[in-house]
Amino acid sequence: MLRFFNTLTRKVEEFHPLEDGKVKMYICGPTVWNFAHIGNFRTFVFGDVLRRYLKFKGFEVKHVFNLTDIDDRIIKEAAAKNISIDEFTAPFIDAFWQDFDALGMERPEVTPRATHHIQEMIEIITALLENGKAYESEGSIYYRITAFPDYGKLSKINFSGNIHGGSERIDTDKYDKEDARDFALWKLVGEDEEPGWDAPFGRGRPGWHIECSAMAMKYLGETFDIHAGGMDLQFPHHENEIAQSEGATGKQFANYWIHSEFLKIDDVTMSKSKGNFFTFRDLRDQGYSALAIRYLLLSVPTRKQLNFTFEGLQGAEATVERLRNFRGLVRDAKVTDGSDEKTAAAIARSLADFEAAMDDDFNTASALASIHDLVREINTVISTDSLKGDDRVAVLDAIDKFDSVFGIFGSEEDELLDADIEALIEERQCARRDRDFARSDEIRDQLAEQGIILEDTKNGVRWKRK
RNA sequence: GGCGGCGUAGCCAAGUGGUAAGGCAGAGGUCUGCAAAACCUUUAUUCAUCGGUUCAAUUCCGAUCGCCGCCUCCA
Repeated sequence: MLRFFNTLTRKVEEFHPLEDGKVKMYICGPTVWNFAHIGNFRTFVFGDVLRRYLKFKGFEVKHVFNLTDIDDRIIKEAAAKNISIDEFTAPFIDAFWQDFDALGMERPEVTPRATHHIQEMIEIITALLENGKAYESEGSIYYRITAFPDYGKLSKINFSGNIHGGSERIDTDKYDKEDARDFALWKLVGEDEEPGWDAPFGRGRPGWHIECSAMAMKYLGETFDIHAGGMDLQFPHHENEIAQSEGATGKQFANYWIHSEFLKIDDVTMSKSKGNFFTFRDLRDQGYSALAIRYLLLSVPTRKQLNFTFEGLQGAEATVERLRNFRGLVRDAKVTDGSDEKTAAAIARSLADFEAAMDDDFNTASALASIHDLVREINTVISTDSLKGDDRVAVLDAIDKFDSVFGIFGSEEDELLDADIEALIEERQCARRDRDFARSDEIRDQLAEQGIILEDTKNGVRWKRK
């Protein structure tokens, strides 16, 4: 069984998808120009792990991922360059998918653009105007929060307690809203202002929140299974999505909400002003591998803040290398026929522990521990040359299962070495046999320069690519 | 001021009313021509602090200290 927190209730629940075996999930991505923030990538890596794990459990997944392509900056900069929004956002989006792929994430089924779904947004706003949950003020359309008593149920915002801190600032709001909490669904723009879209209620631009309601419901239906995103989106964005969607349809919007906590850097907030703001590419430029970054980001359960340190990233680098070596050692191990009872039991236990940890609200830290347990136990068996053939098959199968969810073992390296390199390795073996260690080390260094690492074992020489 | 989260070894951290998973780093050892990889041993009498409840608390309750997020605009 799959259990996880439903943040609407704060209780552990048994997960059940809406339809048999089909899970519908929606993730809010960032604005296109802001994706690079490494904290955002944590949200997406977890989205990827969630999606892969649902598949692991035998569910079919439909995943909709939104990269927001309209905000003040995009509008301003596109206008300054006199190009369309699509033209302006294209390079950002291309770069995003490059990083997305580099991190080993599976592409979502649907990746809609807000600016291509204006009509769907207009339809929801129209419905809200018709049923009294929206109103016009100075040409713009606002959501009437007093008409939605459930407002605040997701984020547990208690507005009565915000009298001092919140409302002073809200009072200075220049807009003529009925209630300080009301938010814009549609913002009026002039006839000559670009971009702008015509709607029955006037030419304008959509408010921030409406795009996710429109696209989620278009592709997943009025009620769907999982809605995820960064913790910063819980309020007001997701709260407002609920108000808009449920206000329009009268049906529950998302059944489960998952919010990823952000990172801390050396125990303090990450920010540009503190000079500790990192993007994925910054880290890659410093020589860290995508695999290690992925490992680090998913090594702490998504509901907890992860304290990012470079010591931790270096540790992840070493860990990922150990996992990669492990797969190679298992594959190359000398085996005898049959299966060992103790080894088979260890493999079964590891798989069971892994699944139990993931079932329990996606406890990735605990799930990783079950993988490390297996690595250590099997390495011990291999170090005494006592691995059995059937167990080797079972271990490789277990690795594939783990990796179908986490994607941290690295790619398979079945490629052949070219003849020159094979000849050099052979020459080195001869040199070693003749105890010509100077020549032997020379060849090893030479291969290392070409990215080939050699390891001498009692069963012969192993190689791997750097 | 309001709401919420967190504080576990040098670092990253899981976890539970019954006495501390896992990874990295460190130390010693095995193996090796050397290296690498791997293995073995070792590293918290203790879970921010102080009280309380309990036969028993790191785990529950309260207080204190510290850190993080949201409560305003933009997305």
